[in-house]
Amino acid sequence: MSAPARSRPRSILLADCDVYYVQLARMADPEGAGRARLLIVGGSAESRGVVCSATYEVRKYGVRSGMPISRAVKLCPQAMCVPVPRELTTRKSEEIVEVLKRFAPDVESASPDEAYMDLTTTMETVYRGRTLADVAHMIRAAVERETGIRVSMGGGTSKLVAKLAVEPAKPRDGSGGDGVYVVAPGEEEAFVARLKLAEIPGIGPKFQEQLAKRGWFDVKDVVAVPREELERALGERTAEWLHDVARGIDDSPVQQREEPKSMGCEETFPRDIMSDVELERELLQLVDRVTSDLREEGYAARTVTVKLKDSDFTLRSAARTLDEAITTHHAMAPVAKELLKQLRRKRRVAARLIGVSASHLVRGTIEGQLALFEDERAARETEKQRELAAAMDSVREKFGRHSLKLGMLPEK
DNA sequence: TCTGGGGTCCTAGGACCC
DNA sequence: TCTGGGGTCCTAGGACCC
Repeated sequence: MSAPARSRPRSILLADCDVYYVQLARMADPEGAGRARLLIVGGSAESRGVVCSATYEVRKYGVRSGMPISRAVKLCPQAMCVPVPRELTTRKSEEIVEVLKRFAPDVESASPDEAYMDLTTTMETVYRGRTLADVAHMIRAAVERETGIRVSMGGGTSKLVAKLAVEPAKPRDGSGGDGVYVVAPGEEEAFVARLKLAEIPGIGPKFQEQLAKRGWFDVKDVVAVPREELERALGERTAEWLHDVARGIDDSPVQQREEPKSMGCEETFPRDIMSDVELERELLQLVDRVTSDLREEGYAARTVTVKLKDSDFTLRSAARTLDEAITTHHAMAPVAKELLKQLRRKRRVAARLIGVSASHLVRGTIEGQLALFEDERAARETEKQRELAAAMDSVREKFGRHSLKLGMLPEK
């Protein structure tokens, strides 16, 4: 089905930043976070947030990323807690990708702290005669020298193997990693066979549970299962995928992410909110942020989604797709308000989180659309509103994001 | 111990069109 | 008169990743 003509093995690297947010927090505040051996990044000790990253010293106390901060500080009360430096995150990630692009034509930024590179052709031309590990060391040194960020490099013939190779690459005390680990062509299956299923990307908690019910915990358990049995247990698609990854097979290409699919903002309140008025106020601030992000990145959106997380953690969402893509607060606000009302009509309990997201993104704004229905016309952006929004953007650019607040502006 | 915020991708059902 | 299937778009929910 898959597997086109057997082609030459690829040379893939994954550059993965070591405790990225710890490195960033230290960079942002060298005197404070920079000096704290015991450091937790994610939010203040009182916040309702979770640990985004923590130093290895803090991890010795049992602190893990994803853990509520409130719990983490109980495990390690001496630790310093700082928020994620968001702006620095984006800036540094872009800097890193720029360095990587000098070494490989194809760079795929998979997350702020990870990027894949396909060096297949480069290894046969520019780096002819050198090993992939050797080249990885060179790239790693360049990234640290030019951005100040330490990365580890996993390498292999696929993204899957490169990703799995990053773990042993990490230079942690006692692990023996020197920052680079490359799985040689032909060694993929043996390398993957040592792992637990939970270590495979894509096998999360729910899937693990499903597999454990059949007594499958390790990769080798699945390798031993006949394909037909996998299909009966998991369905065709999932079975094929699992069959392949358990043997270290992954054909997915390294692809530059061209365009984002959605842009959104969400907020967990310090305390749950019951009041519709308050919820709407929070909603409109998020709409303001999302629309200004859209304009900043040069996108317009056709679909607006509002989501609520109720106090009992039930997550609900409502969406509406418009005929015309929009970019302004003026156009998005009435749609978002209506969606919120819809959600509140269905279930009126205190809310813990509210979120707004824009999807169905198109580049720029669409001018001169076809005739619209009356109610669509009301939501339609006028040129004047776009100008106003652009004016707001430039004020914010000069004086900062919070220099203009909603309510300071006329609606029309 | 009380569970973030930014995303991507997948599924399933219904509407609608041909 | 009744039966049908495929394709696309939309919505809601959920798993997963870092």
